[in-house]
Amino acid sequence: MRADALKNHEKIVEVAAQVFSEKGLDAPIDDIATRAGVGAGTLYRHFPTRDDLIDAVVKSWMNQIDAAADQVVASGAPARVALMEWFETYVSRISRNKGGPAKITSAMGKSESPIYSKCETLRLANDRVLSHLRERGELRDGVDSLEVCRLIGGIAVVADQGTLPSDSIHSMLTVVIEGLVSSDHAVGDSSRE
Amino acid sequence: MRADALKNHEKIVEVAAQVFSEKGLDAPIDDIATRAGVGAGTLYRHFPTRDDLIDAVVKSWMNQIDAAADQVVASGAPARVALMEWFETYVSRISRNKGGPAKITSAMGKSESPIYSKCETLRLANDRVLSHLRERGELRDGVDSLEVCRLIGGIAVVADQGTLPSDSIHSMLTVVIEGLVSSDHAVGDSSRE
DNA sequence: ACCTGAACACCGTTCAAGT
DNA sequence: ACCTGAACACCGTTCAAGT
Repeated sequence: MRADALKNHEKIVEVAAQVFSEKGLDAPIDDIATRAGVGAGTLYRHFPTRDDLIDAVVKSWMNQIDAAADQVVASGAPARVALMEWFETYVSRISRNKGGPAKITSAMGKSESPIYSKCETLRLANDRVLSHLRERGELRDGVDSLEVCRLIGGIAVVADQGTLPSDSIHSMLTVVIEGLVSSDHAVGDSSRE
Repeated sequence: MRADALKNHEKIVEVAAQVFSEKGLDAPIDDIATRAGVGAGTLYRHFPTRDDLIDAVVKSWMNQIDAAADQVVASGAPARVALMEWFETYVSRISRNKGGPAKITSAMGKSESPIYSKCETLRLANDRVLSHLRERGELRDGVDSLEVCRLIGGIAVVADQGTLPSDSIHSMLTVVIEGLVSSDHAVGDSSRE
């Protein structure tokens, strides 16, 4: 790749990250091209579809996701606490840009999507958390990791369109978590309070 | 209202229902105008925003929603069965047109939306089902009707974008339902099998 | 080999001119 | 009073012409 092409490529990704965070993932492509100082054709050469560009921008978040999942597993926290922490991280990461939850969740499990590998990273991180809890017998049987991603993604999508009361996400996550933990642990141990 | 205006109004709604079901709620407005045999300006006069048009089209579904909720309540079925039946109806109704789940769920609780009254109908129907189960002590405390609508709406949104395996919705609903039923009833009564 | 930007297409929305 | 449809705006995408 020629030096100017490489420079353009990097500049476009840098500017796209900025524009996406200001205007959301549906921001006009031309805004990005203009602010990156390149012609529209150049942007399309480097990133034929919007998803290719999103894929490049999203790349840097994924280490954080992995770290968060591993940390939750390492903490050894009980299922409810661990899941709430993990799911809140999950929601906040994919909601970093407006339109993110819808984009990411709709690409989940679609191997032909340009952002598929990022979705896989998410799904695998989620799988690690769930598997860990399942081994300890804290999870209901028949819980599928991909479905949990979609469920949490659905909550993030709803939260992303319009402003919800801030504790609303927490309440919805609570319902899902109660639905995930195994019934042996579900009955409130009143020794808590 | 003049006779020709009334006729146009009705024709537009009729054609819109057809076009929406073919191409989804994001179908080009002009397709509707053309097929209704009116100019674009006429359509905008009758329905200043897309949501006004959607509101008119959606109107006829709502009796079905009410009927379904009442029937579930009247059946006296146990919580899991009642909720699954109700939620499946809920999802299928709002998913009747592509883009429906997102439109409806994002308008939920926003009183300034042109389709607000339809969302209220949905929420109130949901509330009737939940209240009935709560009275019988089958529901966990602190469950808010609006949040449940958003949760189920989130599932419908995810299902609406891209084709999921057909039993995937059912699995996700199961998780939510397990999270909603009160723990007194949550422990598997093994007398079942 | 890569870049530019004018050109085209598509669609939402308005408004002057008609009846 | 209501309708028409040309006109404008906006944005995605392509491609002939440049370097």
